[in-house]
Amino acid sequence: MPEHANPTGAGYWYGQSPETAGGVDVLNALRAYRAAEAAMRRRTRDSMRMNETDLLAIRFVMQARQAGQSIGPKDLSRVLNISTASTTALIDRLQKGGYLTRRPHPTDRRALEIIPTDNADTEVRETLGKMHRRMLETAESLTPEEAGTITRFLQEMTRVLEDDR
Amino acid sequence: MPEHANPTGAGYWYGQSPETAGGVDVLNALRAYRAAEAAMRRRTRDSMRMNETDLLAIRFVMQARQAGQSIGPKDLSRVLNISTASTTALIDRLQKGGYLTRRPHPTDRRALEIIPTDNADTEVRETLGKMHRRMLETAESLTPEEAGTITRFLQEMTRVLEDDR
DNA sequence: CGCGAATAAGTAGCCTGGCTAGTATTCCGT
DNA sequence: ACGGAATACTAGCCAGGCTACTTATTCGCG
Repeated sequence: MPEHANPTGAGYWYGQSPETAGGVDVLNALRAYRAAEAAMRRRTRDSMRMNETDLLAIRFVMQARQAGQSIGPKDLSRVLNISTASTTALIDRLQKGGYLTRRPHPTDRRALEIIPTDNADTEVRETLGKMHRRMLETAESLTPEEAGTITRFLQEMTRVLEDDR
Repeated sequence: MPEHANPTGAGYWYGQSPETAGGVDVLNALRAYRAAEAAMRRRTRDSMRMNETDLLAIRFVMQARQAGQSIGPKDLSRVLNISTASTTALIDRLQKGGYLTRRPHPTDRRALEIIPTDNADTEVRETLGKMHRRMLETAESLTPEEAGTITRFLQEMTRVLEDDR
């Protein structure tokens, strides 16, 4: 989402990568990152013809699969925080779209296993793989001190966000 | 959204605020921040009985107001990237909720001005004010070098996200 | 054991917040 | 001064949530 209208007017009179910066610059950068991420998610959604929940779902299923865990609708329901009814509909959509298949749970005959198709795997990999790789490269290229600074800052911001619950 | 299932298994065997860290830690921190922010937005939405778009809208209107700009439905439509029809409905909701009022545009008789109510102002201020203040304090407490490091990192991540459009 | 409560998935029908198409009014450039 | 563009709105559609309920199966305990 846009989020223009620079609130303070404390603009960038320097180049792209200042050696030093103020608090306002940090918050601006954080906001820009947030906006870019939201936009990226939207593009991914659009390119895969999916909504946000579906995308989260397929990613979760794939991650679990890769970790050797088998999951079912109830897990999706819990993780995505949607009702079991909505989960049924979600799985219908993803199945119709060819992203995953239902199969009976091996021991519990009430339950299902949800498994991603190869198609889903390659599609997600193509869409997100390069970007993830580049993000990891960027993060790995930091010195340990820089990584520590950034990690601590983000943890502190997270704490602030979680604090006034 | 959750986003558990630690993908790499590269866990935190150290404390809350490591002096140094690796790239994976940075990405984990970034993801945690993202999740915390999403949760915060949801709480705000819930407490104000609003959906995401409505919240973005009221914030935009208030910011514009504070910057001395008058805005109308078409501006909201453009900024929020929704149709003018949806914008009409959105304004109806916000007006009914007592967050803003319509008034005729002073010169263009086709147009409206959207102005936030005092109520909206105080409510948003109460809900977000303290948190914003603490985020700014956190950011301001960084040394210029630290701020530079973080800003550059976030800019680089933003560039990566925007790059494969 | 054996039966009642709990759990998994699904169905039916509702509500919210988007959308497109079309309308009335007003503005503005030629 | 008039025809096309712009602004707000109405009407009606659709997607993706929800609750309430149903069916099948499993679990737990007396």
